[in-house]
Amino acid sequence: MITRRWGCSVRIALGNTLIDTERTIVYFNCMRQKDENKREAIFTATLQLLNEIGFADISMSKIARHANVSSSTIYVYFENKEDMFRKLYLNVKEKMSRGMGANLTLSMPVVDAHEQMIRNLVDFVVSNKDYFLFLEQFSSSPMIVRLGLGEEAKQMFHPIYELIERGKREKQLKPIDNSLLLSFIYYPVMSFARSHFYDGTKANDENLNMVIRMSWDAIKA
Amino acid sequence: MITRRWGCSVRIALGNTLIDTERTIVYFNCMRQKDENKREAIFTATLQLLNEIGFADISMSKIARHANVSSSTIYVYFENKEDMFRKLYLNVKEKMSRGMGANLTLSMPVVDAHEQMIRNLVDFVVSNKDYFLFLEQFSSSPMIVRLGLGEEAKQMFHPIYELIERGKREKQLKPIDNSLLLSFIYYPVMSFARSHFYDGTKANDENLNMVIRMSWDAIKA
Amino acid sequence: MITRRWGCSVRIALGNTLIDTERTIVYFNCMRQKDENKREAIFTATLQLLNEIGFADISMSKIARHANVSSSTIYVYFENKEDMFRKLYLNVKEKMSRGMGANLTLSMPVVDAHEQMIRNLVDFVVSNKDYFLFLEQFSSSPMIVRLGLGEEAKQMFHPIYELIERGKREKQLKPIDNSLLLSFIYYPVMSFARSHFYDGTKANDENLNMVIRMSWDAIKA
Amino acid sequence: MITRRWGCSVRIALGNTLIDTERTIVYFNCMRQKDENKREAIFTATLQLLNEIGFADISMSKIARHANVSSSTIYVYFENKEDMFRKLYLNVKEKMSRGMGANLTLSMPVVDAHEQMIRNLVDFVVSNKDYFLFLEQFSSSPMIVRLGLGEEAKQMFHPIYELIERGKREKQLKPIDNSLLLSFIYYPVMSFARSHFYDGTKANDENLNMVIRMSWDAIKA
DNA sequence: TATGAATGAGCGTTCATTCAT
DNA sequence: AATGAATGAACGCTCATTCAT
Repeated sequence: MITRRWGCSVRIALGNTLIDTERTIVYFNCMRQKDENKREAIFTATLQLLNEIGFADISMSKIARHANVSSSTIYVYFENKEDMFRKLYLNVKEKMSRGMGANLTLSMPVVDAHEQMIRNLVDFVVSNKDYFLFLEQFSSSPMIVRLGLGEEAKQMFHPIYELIERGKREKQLKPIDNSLLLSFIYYPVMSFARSHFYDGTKANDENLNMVIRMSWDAIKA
Repeated sequence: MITRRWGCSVRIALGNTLIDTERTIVYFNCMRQKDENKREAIFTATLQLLNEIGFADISMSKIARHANVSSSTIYVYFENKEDMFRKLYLNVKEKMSRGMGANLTLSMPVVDAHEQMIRNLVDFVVSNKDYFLFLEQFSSSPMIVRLGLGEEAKQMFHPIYELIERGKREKQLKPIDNSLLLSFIYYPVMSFARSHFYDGTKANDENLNMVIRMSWDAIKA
Repeated sequence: MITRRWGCSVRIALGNTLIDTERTIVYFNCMRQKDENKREAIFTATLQLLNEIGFADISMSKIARHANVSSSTIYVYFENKEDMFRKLYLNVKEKMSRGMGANLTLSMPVVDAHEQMIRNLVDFVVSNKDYFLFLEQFSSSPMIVRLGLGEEAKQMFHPIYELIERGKREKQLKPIDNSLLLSFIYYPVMSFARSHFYDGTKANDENLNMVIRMSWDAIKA
Repeated sequence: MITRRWGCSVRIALGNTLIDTERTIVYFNCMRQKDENKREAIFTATLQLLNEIGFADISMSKIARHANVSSSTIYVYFENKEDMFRKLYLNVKEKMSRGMGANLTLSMPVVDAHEQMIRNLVDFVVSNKDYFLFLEQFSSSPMIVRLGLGEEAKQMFHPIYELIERGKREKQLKPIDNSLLLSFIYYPVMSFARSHFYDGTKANDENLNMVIRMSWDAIKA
């Protein structure tokens, strides 16, 4: 952090002590630093607007207005619109991935780990509506491919894949393609979350237990 | 009969005689009807572009160029951009709905009807990639709500709901919310289709049979 | 021009005569046409602004305002800013080239043709200040190379080169590189024009005769 | 002595002791002077960019990037963009003026002084392409007038004017307007330099001697 | 002295839409 | 019915410049 080097005479206030120097070499760093709050504000504004008006109608100036910054300020933090979307996606994906893998250990029986994972997913999605809606929209847009994020997208499911692989090794799960198993773990939960937000089917305990059971019935060996 | 008035330059064939005029006032009544091919061309161009570049980058002029018509021609067939998207969605939704309900009769055992429906879905989606990608993109965008198509969207699943209701009446399916059952019928199939198009997991017989079985295991009573 | 073909019933007013047709084939052309005045207005505005504020400060919106059109209208007539500058340059260059070659015949003695050419140049430049200033500015900017107009630029001097070649063949001019001769025909005249516009040295008869004589003294064999 | 007050993080070397502080208030008096190298780097970068991309596309940030300084650093050395261009012009003009007047004495015969001057001009221009291109571009732009440099521009020709005046007094040169004589001394040489850089006509001895002779033929009494 | 952060104004261009024919 | 011309508004982005350190 301390990067610049000057020969100066300085007087430094260290608490109550004053130190005077004459022609001493001083290294110091006193540039204005990027404000992490601002980056976050831009992300938040983008998420909210995307979920309100969608990719078709969002714009850099609307985001800036929503985030209470000048639209040129966005370009201090991101190279361009695509770069911002990419970084936002990586950010959200990381959180989602971490969220779905919480409290999972290799020592758990697979059936319990499966239950915990679905609970994690529902927990995360229900308490992060914005992330959920954004991921749904972004994942189904051609942008994800154009930005070269196809591989990144798969990486998000790393915790699920780990579980699946173990389940297959332990003969608890059907010995079939990962993607087929994923189709009956992840996607039904996302559908469940949609129902929670838009239809009457709330994500209550009863329904959640049912989803967990149905998913297990589908994938178990 | 003769109702419109224009200043045009015209050449008229009266029997064998040709009359040329320059900037003459012409009153005429044109019998030409809207060209259904053109409406279709606009739809097709829109679908292709949406799946190529997405909602964020599509525009009326790009659609027009792609459909080989003038951009003002689009306004002969549609009121505005939103109207076009709405009509396109209704069009595709209708086809999808019809596709998934094909060859289904009330006399079939529920388990067979369920199998037929999933086969229908996969058939339709695999042979109509553009419709599938459009529906995924459109369904997860806030536009669907803003255009007042929330109810329309649910209507698409009418054939599935009918099957589900019968299944529950006949005690073949779990007596739970429709949306939960839908989560394990429709969404896994869409996920399966995604894998077919983008990952290695092809929609071959073996995989398809597996999806049918998994779905049934999940929903059966 | 008459391009579209319709089967209509029309009534045409030819002077006082009215012709009625029923289901007759009619070819007609009634699109709005590009307005040549507008293209000219854009050129004129660009020239004036370039000479007032220069390449560094000109902008499409300023040009549009000056030409009394919407800035998007410019894009009906030109592909982009560079295209506009290129077409403007070609337009002006053509006029300049025609101007300097006026009233020149192969039967004139070289010395007379040389005199006529310098008179042409001065005439053209003095009565087309905007063209002159634009050409000076454009010719010395790197844009001319970037737009691939390097060869075009040389073509402008075609009438001079023709004269020079003949002069060398007839042993009236020094048997040296064309560009050296050009340096003592074209450039001094441009310098003379600059003086006329900005310094006291007016382009009167006396001074003009002097320039003609000096140029001839420099180039004659 | 100690005059400025900043909140910085610093590391101070007091003999062998190192003191690190975090966000400490520091009063100091920096002795560093403006770095002449930096001013020069900015000038050089500006010249290069102007000749590469021109006035239309240059910008402070591009200059800064090219000169390897922060764009705010430019404002330490110059008031604003115009000020920078003005100072750059004065700088280059001064060098050009000095270059063309080198090795000229009042005791030389006018004809020799004329020859020397043209050799000076060609020497300077050929070995300072950037200066030459910049002067051509700047001189033909309206900026030179807006920045109030019209008089300065004429001053550049001081060595030529001195020679011309003497030549007229000694009856060696035509008794005509200075600007007319200038038109056959300075401008042909600039045209010659252009040919040297862009066309085939190299500034070799033969051609140079020819230019000197032609110029003299034009201006001699 | 030097610079990264910050910004309102403006850039070149495209937008969705209407007009005139 | 069909379309090229036309446009005000908005786009994504860069500008020249100032601020804070």
